[in-house]
Amino acid sequence: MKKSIGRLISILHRQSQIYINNSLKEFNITSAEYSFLLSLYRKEGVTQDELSCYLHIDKSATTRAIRSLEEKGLVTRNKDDIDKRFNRVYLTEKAINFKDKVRERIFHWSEFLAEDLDEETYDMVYNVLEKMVDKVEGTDFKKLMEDKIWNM
Amino acid sequence: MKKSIGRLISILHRQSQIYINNSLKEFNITSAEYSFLLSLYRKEGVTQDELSCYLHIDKSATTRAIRSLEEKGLVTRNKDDIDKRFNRVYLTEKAINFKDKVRERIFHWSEFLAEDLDEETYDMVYNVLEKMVDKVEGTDFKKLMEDKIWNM
DNA sequence: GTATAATAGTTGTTAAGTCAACTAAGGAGG
DNA sequence: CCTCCTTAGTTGACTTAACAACTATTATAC
Repeated sequence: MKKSIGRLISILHRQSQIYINNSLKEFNITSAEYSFLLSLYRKEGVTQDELSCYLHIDKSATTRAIRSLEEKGLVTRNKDDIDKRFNRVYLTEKAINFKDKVRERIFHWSEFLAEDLDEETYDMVYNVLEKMVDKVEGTDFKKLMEDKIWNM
Repeated sequence: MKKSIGRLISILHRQSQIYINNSLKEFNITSAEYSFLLSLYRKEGVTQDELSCYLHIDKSATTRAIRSLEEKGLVTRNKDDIDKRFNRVYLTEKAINFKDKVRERIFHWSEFLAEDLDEETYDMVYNVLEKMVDKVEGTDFKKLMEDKIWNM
C-alpha cells in the first residue's frame, strides 16, 4: 500500500475552511472570501483574473466572492480606464481597518498546524507544496491522463 | 510577509478534485465518492461513521456519497445484526472489477505531484502532513480560537 | 425496568466552487 | 474599416460539503 498525500491534503483543506469560517465569523468574512482579501492585503488594484490565477480558483467563483465582498463594503471594483475589460479591485477603509486582526487570525491556523515543527522543516514542506502547485499550473489534465496508457 | 501553506493546500485540493473528476469520469465516479471507494478497497465492512472519521468528512456527506455509490451499484449497505445503528458497507462485484484501474488512476495524481521529488523528501512531507492531520483531529476549534486572546 | 443520555445515520438548508455558455471589450490581419 | 480571435467577466446549472435538527437504536443511571 503506497502512501498518497491526496487524502491528507483534502482533510487539511476542509478543516482549514471550518476554522476560517469560525474564526472570521465576527468579521462577516467567509472561507470563500478570505483568500481574496488576503491577496488584496498584499497588493491592491489587481484584476479579478489575476486573483483567479494566483489562487487557482475558477473565474466565476472569483466574480461571486468579489461581488460578495463588495456588497459587504469591503472592496470596490473600478473598471480600468484604458482596457475596460479589467475590473481593478481595491480595499475599502473598513477592510483596511481590520487588516491586522484578520491576517493574524488566518495566520494563526498555519501557526497551529506548524507549531511542532522546526522552521527548517516547515520551509521545506512549504517549498515542496509550492513546487507541486507550480507543476499543476503548467499541466493540461487531458494530456496528463493520456500520457499514461491506461490499458483498459 | 510570512509564508502560509493554507493557500497551497487549497489549490492542491481543488486541482486534485478536477483531476479526479476527469480521470474517473468513464467509471462514473466523482471526487466526492472516490475517497470512500479507496477506503473500502483497503477495508470492507466498515461503518459510515468509521469512514467519516477516517476521512474527516461530515457524516451527512458520507450518507450522500455512500447512497450515491449504492445507486450506482458499487456498494451495498447492510445493517449490523448486533447493533442495528451501524450500516456496514461492502463493495459489489462491479466495484471490485475495476479496483486496480481506479486505484492506479488515483495514485497517478500523487505520482505526478511527486515525480520531481526523491523518495526521502516525499516521505518527509507525507509525515509532516499526517502529523498536521493528527493535530487537527484532537482539537476543538472553539478552544483553539479562545486560546489566542484576540485583543479586539 | 424505566428514564435519560449517547451514538449512527438521515434530511433540509446553505455555502463553495466547477463547467459551460454567454456578453463585452480589445487586438490582428485583410 | 471589418471580420475573426482572444481575453475579462458574468450567469445558470450542478456538485461537494458543512451545519443543524431530526429519527432510531443502544448504553447508562437510578
